[in-house]
Amino acid sequence: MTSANTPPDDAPKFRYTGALAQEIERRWQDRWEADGTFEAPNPAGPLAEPAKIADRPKIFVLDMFPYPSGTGLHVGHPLGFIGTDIYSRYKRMTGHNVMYTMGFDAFGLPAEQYAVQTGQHPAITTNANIANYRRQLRRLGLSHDARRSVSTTDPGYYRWTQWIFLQIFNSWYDCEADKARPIDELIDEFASGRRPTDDGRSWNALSSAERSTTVDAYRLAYVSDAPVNWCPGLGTVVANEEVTADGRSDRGNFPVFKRNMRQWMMRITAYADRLIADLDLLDWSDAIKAMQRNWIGRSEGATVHFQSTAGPISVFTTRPDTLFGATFMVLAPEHPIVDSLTTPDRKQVVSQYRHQAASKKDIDRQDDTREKTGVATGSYVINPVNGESIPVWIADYVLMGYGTGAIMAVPSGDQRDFEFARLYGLPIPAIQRPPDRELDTSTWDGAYVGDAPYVNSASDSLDLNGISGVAEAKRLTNEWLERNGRGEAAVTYKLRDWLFSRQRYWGEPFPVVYDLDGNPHGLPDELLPVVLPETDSFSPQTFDPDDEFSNPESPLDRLEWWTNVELDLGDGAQPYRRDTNVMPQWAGSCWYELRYLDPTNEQRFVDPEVEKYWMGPQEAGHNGRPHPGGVDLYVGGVEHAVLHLLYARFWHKVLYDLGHVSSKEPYYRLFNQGYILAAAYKDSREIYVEATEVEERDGSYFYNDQPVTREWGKMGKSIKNAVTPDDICGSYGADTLRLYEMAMGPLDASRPWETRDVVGMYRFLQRLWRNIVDEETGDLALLPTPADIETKRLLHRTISGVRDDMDALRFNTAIAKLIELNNHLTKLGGSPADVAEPLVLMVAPLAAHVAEELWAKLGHSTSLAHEPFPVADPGMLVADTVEYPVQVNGKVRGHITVAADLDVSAVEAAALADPKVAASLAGVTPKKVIVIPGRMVNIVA
RNA sequence: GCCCGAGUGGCGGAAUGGCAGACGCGACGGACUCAAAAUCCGUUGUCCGAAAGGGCGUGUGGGUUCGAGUCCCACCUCGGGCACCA
Repeated sequence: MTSANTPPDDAPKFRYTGALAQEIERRWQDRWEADGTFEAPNPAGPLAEPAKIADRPKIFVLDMFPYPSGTGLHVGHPLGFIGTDIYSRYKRMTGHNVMYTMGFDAFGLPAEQYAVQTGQHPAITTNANIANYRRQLRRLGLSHDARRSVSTTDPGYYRWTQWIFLQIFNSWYDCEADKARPIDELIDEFASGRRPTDDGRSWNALSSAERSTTVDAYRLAYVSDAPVNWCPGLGTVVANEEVTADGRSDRGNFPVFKRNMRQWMMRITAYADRLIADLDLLDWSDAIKAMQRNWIGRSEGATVHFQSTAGPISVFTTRPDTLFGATFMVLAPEHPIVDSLTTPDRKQVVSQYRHQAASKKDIDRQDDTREKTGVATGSYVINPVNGESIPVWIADYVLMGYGTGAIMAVPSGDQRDFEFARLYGLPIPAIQRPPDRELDTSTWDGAYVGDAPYVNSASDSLDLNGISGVAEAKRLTNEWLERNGRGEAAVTYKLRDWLFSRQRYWGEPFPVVYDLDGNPHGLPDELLPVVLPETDSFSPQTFDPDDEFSNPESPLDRLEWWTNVELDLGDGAQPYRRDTNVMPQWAGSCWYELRYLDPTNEQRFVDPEVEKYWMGPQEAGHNGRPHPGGVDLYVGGVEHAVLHLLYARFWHKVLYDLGHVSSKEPYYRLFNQGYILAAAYKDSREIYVEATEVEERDGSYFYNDQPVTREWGKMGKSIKNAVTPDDICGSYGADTLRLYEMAMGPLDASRPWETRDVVGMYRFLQRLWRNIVDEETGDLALLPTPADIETKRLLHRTISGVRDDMDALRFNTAIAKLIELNNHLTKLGGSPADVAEPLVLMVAPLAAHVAEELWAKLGHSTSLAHEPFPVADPGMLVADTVEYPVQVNGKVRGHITVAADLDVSAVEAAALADPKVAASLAGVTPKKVIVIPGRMVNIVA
């Protein structure tokens, strides 16, 4: 196949072709590496160069690091990387000390699955994949400080992942101080009697097993026997965040079942309020903030206690003010009190309903008819506010996993309760008088939610009637509940604690052993890292995806030589059994930005001085708002909105509470780049065909002359539409690829890849080259005369605009401005010397290799990576004369060119005097003339 | 249903409330070539017109304004997220 840009045999020898571009690129990549051009100095430690730091503001630019997959990069992957590279290069040229590197998030399922298929150890394939990624990223010319690169799978890295786990394990959440504290301080509180034990006995009276049980209940990382998401198809448990809306695994799309199992949990719920509140500190999009708030799902309301024959039943409600309208109670079918509540005559129907609810699988749950179902238990509870006896039902629209698994049903004020009441003929008393509605609810077609005066809402001791504000009514009801011991204000969250263990092989082992009684013990620092044991059997036990009652079996369980150890943890050598779970893939990505700062430190996960320099609070952020510290710019895909970004914030906050880091948040400014989409084609059998071999004819698409259908999707091997950066670099060079990806559109928008469009940026670079270099000789060839005033003005306008665009990450419009300037030079027949230098410097962040080459041709012997970025001369941004468009009634009818400093009345006179304007006025006397100085004139006739 | 975001030429996209369509692709015409490719030059929103020029144009309908792609209200469509969450 002939490449689209194949030059003729007799082409000029030094034309900027794909071949020449690649030669230039290789040469400069080697030189940057040899010179350590992009190495960023630290204030302390092995990478310290204090002299280089003085007077240079720091900036930390971070990409979400990739999982190094076996198929390598396609052109969609580096979109964000190119953006951060351009920004980093620009910031270096504006005098910043830039932290910019790349690591690899290399634990996880695909490497393990590949290992199972091929018998190769995942470490081998992972290292090969990382090497391939490094090669591909280097070829793009990314200006990483290679010394700082890390892989989460390196024992020197995960030693500290394990250390942080132990910090969390050895902490508890002090609700009064609202922060995590070391577990030893909790033990002190128990020992000194300041904090009572659960059953009130003194600390000394407890056995050591009782003590550890007491303390373990407070730990931020704890073993729990609670409902978890068991995924037989993966052979492991997964976190709530990894379960999709239809009850399947995020990875593999296997069914997931709720089962009680003993697993590691992290008490992220303790941080729920701070994870919400501190979003206000962050420069993130409202969309991502909304997703996090939504996921945490904070609801304010009240817990209300109802009396039943089987004891008190608590419900959570966000509308305590509607308590007078509660005419029945609904329990989740799984609610433990159901058995003792059910009356003998209802036993059969209740048990039948519960069985039916339990067997409901995701397919039934997806059923969109969603008709309410439920059965009565036969029992009644007392509504505390008015003493009325109301029936208790069970229904699957009430979920055991939220609130208390029980609700008070207020049919007039809640649509679900309304539907349920209508279906089963339960009373629907109005408790508010909505505008435009009858008080008789039989005329309603749905519940009423809003501010309206309360009616039928009074007892001897609480009267809401006549109040029209929900907030006020809530407040009064909450007060009444608390005064009478019938309830209290309460907050619930959708967020659950984080299920943290996985029954897989390719992950971080837990630095934990169990004693003979089964109590967990964190290992001391000197026993870290707990290295993932070698084996040739890393296959986890997986099961029939629908086999709900299978049991997890970790690969590490099989390694008896590894699991059984004898250790002295303080009271003599004892036998212990190692924890055989591994951590989830999210663990390594919860703190990697910190390790970049000090990658080789063996004493600490990061040196405090180094951490403070790069991550500490700043005087002002990029937009002038306060900067609470953290990464200055974090670029990545939106798919991590509630997984990585929530977990990493949580870990960072624990580290902050314990004094290990100086910023409250890890990522100050977040920018979500879009995706590159690509056309994929399916034949008549619905099988994907190779996209590169599809031909377009008159808007239809053909593969081997057979018609195929087109769709747009994320690029990928599975839908046969991947284009690799290696292909594009091979045809045009990396600089063209970088420009094309940035010129396609704004960085945060998704856009379709069109290989045929790439040539536009290639032509731009070719023209740029030709304006400065003689294509025949390769020598510098500038115009002999300095730039005229028009060219100078354009240059300075371009400088000013490009700076603004670079600061705002608008690389697409920066490129457009540079092309405009270059097109102007083309018309001049080449570049004057005083334009070539600033132009090359402006191109440098975007197309770094060709800019370096041109810079060298312009006579410079050093890299331009740290050259000052051009600064616009303000005097060149204003012209002597200005052209005004003249509108008549809002339509442009003519143009006038006048002196820039002409006063308003003179501009008005000039406009009215313009022949075209006069013609379109046709003798009508203007009612009003608006002159916007320097902008335009509008004549109202 | 709720919460975000977006609708602009044939395509990707540009426009501090101030000349809509920058820049790129494609298309068309031309140069070079035996020819093609590559490269270069020119034209390119749409309709009427030979041209000059004019009409119409940023999803739809209203509004604010001297002036609206941009602000406000209502609606339509598409994309993303959440969803019997009490």
